[in-house]
Amino acid sequence: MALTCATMAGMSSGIRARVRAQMTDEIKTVARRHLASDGANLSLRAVARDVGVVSSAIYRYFASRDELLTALILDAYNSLGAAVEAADLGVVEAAGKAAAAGAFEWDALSARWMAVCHAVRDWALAAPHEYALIYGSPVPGYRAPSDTVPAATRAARVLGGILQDAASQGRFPAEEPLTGPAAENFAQLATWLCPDAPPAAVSRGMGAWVQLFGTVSFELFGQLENAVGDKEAFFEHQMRAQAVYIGL
Amino acid sequence: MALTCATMAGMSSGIRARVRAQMTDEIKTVARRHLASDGANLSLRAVARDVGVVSSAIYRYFASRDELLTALILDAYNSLGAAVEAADLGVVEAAGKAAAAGAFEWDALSARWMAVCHAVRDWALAAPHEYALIYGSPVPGYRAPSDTVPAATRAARVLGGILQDAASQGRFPAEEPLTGPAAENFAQLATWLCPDAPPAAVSRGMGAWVQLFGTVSFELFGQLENAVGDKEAFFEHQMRAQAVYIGL
DNA sequence: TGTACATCAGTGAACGCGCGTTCACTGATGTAC
DNA sequence: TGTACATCAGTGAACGCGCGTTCACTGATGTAC
Repeated sequence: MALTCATMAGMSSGIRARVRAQMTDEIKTVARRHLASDGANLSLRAVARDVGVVSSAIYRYFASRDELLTALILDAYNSLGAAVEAADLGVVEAAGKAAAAGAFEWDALSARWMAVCHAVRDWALAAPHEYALIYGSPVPGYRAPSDTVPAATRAARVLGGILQDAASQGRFPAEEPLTGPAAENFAQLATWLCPDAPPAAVSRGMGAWVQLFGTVSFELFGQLENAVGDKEAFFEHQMRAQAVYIGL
Repeated sequence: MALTCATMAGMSSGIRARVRAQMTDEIKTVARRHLASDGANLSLRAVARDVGVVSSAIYRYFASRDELLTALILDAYNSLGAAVEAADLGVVEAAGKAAAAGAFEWDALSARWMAVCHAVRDWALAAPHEYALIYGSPVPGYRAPSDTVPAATRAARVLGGILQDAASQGRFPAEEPLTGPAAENFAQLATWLCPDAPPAAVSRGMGAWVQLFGTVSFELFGQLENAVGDKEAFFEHQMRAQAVYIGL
């Protein structure tokens, strides 16, 4: 009986919760649209207006403007993370099928890297203002709560997986040991992301990672405007070079 | 007489102009301070308040908020450009003196690259909000006028100079020719920045350039927060690797 | 050198607007017996 | 199944604030004869 009650309560509050979740989603969708015009200092009132609701009604869903912003940031990180994971997994599965079908082996590792690169860029081009929200200048006066960290690292963990697989396939043989104050840091990162990869490979991986996001940021933020014509080709070329640099 | 008159007029309007320039500078200085708290949507009224002047007085010096912003952006590009040029020149001169004194030759090219890297990072750490203004997310609703282009490219032209000198010292012998749609772009850039460097070297130079600014942005915008402890050491290590990658 | 005049920096009030957040409220919808 | 009750989404007014820009003005400072 107690169980039934709980279940019933769960179900009915589930109905309410679904409506609530829909409204929450609509607010976030509209807010995302407003990122384009207002950047990170979007206006709650303008969002409410577009949702078709009085401004104070938003406070039923988000305790403050900052909380809405946090939700958008979390969503952005997760959306990018999911896109990157899917791209990587796609190549892994395709490679598996090809191998099962007896096709000659192809270089899945650098294909995975390239897929990740294009996933990041495609996502950023499709949602430039969300990209700016998470990889652009910090919002003045806003400090992201620490629970954004897992979402923020999703994409990077995919690169970790690629490096780990590369290591276990023997791609980094006899790597010269790193020296200097940064070495320990790379070793630490390796234990988190790719335990079998040598610190030197992690160092190169991070360099490539930085270059990936640097290239996307340069493109999106207008820094390539008078220097690069075909940005897609430029990106492709640079990321291919990074695959070689990493040693994939 | 006509000459004297013109000279006098020039001198007297020079006096007024100097006072005017001082006030213009003070407004910009205060506005730069406000970038820290308000980001790119700084408030004219707040700036006026801090300058100790009524808000409408600002319009004697800048026709609008956007014009003030443009001035800050121009100053930032020029300030960074000057810092980078000075750092490069410092190494060039030191190398010249060392050679004249009969000291054994050292690798001025990679020293110049490292000096440029550190100049960029030091400048950015000293003026993080100005860095964000020019390399962060674009200000919503603001479009930089085209006369910022020369200032914006000052720093990059220093790298061009290093690549050019490297080329003329024979650092890029028998470079394999580039293929693909991006190749022509690199050749074009070479004619502008370093006519004797092969496109492949320009490609690597741009990769390093992107990584330089990507690393600084990651550090300043908080992306390294949970991954890198000693950011100075990380930067140094990565930029050294880029020197090798470029072929300096 | 002295005087009439033009220049122009800075004032203060006003226009018309938008903002985040609070609060007491209404009324519909689900809940419990 | 029917009824009394609790929940809670959404309202509308208000608070206190800040903003960019305009305009007619005052008064000091340089200019020209």
